[in-house]
Order: sequence, then C-alpha cells, then structure tokens
Amino acid sequence: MVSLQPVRGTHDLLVDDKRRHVHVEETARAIAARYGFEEISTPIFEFTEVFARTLGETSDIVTKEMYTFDDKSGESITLRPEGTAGVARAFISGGLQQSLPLKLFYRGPMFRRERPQKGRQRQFHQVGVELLGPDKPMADAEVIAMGADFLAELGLAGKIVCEINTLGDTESRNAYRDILVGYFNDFHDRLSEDSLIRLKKNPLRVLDSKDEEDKAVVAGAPTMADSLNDASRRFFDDLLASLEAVGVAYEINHKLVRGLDYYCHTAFEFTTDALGAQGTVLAGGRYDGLIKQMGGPPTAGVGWAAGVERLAMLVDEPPARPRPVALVPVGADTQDKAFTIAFELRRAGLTVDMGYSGNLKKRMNRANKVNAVAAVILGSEEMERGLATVRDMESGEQTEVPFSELLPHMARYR
RNA sequence: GUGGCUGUAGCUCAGUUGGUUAGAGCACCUGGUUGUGGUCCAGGGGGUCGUCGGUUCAAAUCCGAUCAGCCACCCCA
Repeated sequence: MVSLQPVRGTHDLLVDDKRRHVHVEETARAIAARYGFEEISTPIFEFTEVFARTLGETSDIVTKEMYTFDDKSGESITLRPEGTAGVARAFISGGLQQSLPLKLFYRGPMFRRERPQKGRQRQFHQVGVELLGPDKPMADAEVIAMGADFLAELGLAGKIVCEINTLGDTESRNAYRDILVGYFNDFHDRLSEDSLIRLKKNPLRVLDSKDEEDKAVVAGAPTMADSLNDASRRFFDDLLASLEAVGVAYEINHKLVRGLDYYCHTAFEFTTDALGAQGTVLAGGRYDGLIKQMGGPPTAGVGWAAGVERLAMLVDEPPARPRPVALVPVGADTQDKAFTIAFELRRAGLTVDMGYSGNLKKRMNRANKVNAVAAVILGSEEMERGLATVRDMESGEQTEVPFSELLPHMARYR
C-alpha cells in the first residue's frame, strides 16, 4: 500500500487542480508574451555543477535540498531546484549572446528536498522570466511591472504587496557586509543560534530573522542604504522612479535579502499574508555576475520566478471550461449517424461530448453531468425523417432541426 | 533536520468510560419514468478504522514503532 502513495511532497494534479495550474501558467505566458518574452524549456536535470556553482556553496538549497544522484556514467546529476541556473547554462551552451537582449519565459517543475508544509512541496512548479543583456534599471522596472501585471491579471492585486530593496553592486555589498558584521558582533550574546550561523555564512540573512530577540537587534542595525556608493544609489533611485512612472506600487523593505548568491542591486518579493508562513508568491532580482561566473561572456540579467501552487491557492476560480453540446443517439442504428454529426460539429468549432454507451436516460444524465448547453437527440424515427431533436438544456425546450440546418442552428451554442 | 497536531467509505466527518453485524451527509449505482437530465421518493454497493506490533477475555478506542498528511521552525516560489 505504501508504494501506491505518491512520494512525500509530491502531488497528483487531478482535473480541478490542473485547471487552476494551467490558468496560472497560461496567464503568465500571455502577460510575458505581451512584454515580448518568448517561452523556452530547459531540461529538468543538469550536471550538479550547474547548480552547485551558481547558487553558492553555502546556500541551503545546495547544501541540503538538492535531489542529486549519479547516473550510470558516473556523472553527478541534479534535479533542478530553480530555473535561472538552467537558463543561464542554456544561454552559454547555445551561444545566445548574439541575440541579446533576450526575453525569456519558462515554466515547469522544480525539486527541493524540504519538509513539506503549506505552500511548500518537494516537487513544485514555477513560471519565470529572465531578461538578459540590459544592465539599466529600466529593465528591472519592466520585469517587476510585468510581475505586477501578471498578479493583477490573476485578480490578486489587492492581496499582494511588492516589497523591494537594493543589495547594491559588489563594492557596496561588501562594504555593507563588513559594517553589518561589525554591528552584530557587538550583540553576539543576544542573537539566536540560527542567526549566529547566518552571521558566519551569510550575514545579510540575519536581517530577516523571525526570532523576536533578533528582531530587536536588527531594528537598530545600519541599513544598506547608508553603504551604497553613488552608482548603486543612482541605480536604485532610477528604478524606483521608473516603477512610479508606470504605476507599480511598492514598499521599500531594507531587510529584504535574497537567499541565492548571484543577486546584485535589485531584490524584490511579492508577498501575501493569505498563505501562512510561505507568503512569497513571486520573487526575483538582478544577477549581473551569474553568467560570467558560469564561464560565459559577462552578461547582465534580471528576472523573477513565481510559485504556481501558491498562486493557484490564491486564485478564486479558474475560468469555467467551455460547455459542450451532448450527442445522444437512441438505439444502436443511430450510433453511426450521431458519431458523424459529432465530428461535423467539432470541426465547426463546437465542443462536443458523446458517450460510449447507455440508453436515453443515461445519456441525458451524462449530458447534465458534463454541464451541456444542449443535447442533440437522434432516434430512429428522427433519422428516417432526416432531422434531429435539439434540446436546450437550460430551458428544456426542444426543436426539431433538419440535418441540413443543424450546423447553422447549433452555431448559437458555440 | 527539529517541534506540535492528525490518520474511520471516493469526499467531509460522527463513533459516548475499550464491549456484539462501524455510522451520517455528499458522491456513486438501481428502480419509480420500455425515447428525455437537473428536483423528489424508494432501494443498493462500498471500510481488514494508515501500516506493523503490543496490552486485554475483548481494541477504531489504550501503548509503541513506522508511514503519510497538516501546521510551524529552518529555508524559500
């Protein structure tokens, strides 16, 4: 019995759930297309190196959350824990620097071996975008605005806020890190165990600790803003101005940091309080150093990824599926004719459902179950007279329609 | 990886201090209607009570382990 359960943290997407997912993915793709982004796919597994090198050797994802295995050639393979590294790798191996700037959209499953909880699974799905080439804040603004539009299109504008911060360039970030470490070292005895570890591995992350005592210490900490050099400051100011110009509401959050090493300058998160502890629904930032670090040509980039499961939980109802016309043959001798009519209607663009067995009552029952708009009833008597009975499932009204007029008559149910 | 809560029919859940054949609603199937759905009425199928082990004359009920789910920490979409 145990073997018939899905693996922990994985889920089947049965029809209703799948519809919600598709709705989220399709609106993301539609919005991305509106911004000139084209969809690509990269493999769901890569050589382990691709992720280990780019995500940062100390990140939690690399150290404890990757699904890594040796394949038969002895190569270490990893199921992708996120999308950007694979896209960057594809950019390099595909020689895409010739077609910059590149606007890419992707969607698909990601894998992280975490303890499941609300909004967190071991196999989950993301939609994401990457804008490669431009190093101007206008690009960041475009990408963030696209995220905001996407969420608005899903009807989530009121439930979600956009938080934004800057990590500055390398110089600014290093300067800030030193100041921050100096500050936190004075509070060594007040910081939580977790934060002491963060202080060593990634000091910026102490900033978003949930521990109450840590928060008190963090409240008095110097902010990134004070450590920004002129270029970084201007970059951030220009970005904010661009966002305002296109009407994207945001909140600056000086404590917002990103978990992955490759980010610089812009970091942003769209969050909600409707999902418990996992409130981040769409997040991203700028990663100018990533592609070079992987061995490619120096190439700037900005992007984000959004969690499809989390968004699907927030969306009220996906659009209803189209209501079909039901074909209802009565008696074996009308089967073939009904089958033919079903195809004619389908080829005319109608959604048609025809069952495989059952008497009139059963078939009407099924018509009702599939929420049919109309039923085309065909008995031997009708067939002899060269017509079918069309029943409007809403009103219950029935009309006899000659075969020759069936297509135009049914057009209203399209 | 750590902690708390939970596991009874396809789904949502009852199940009284351990005590006979484990229940309800919804869903499903059949009939009332030999060519007419949704409503209504009547009937029916379906559970080794997550799994394994223990305590007991007796376990869905108590104990242990294990698996899974949920929630939180951690981390993140």
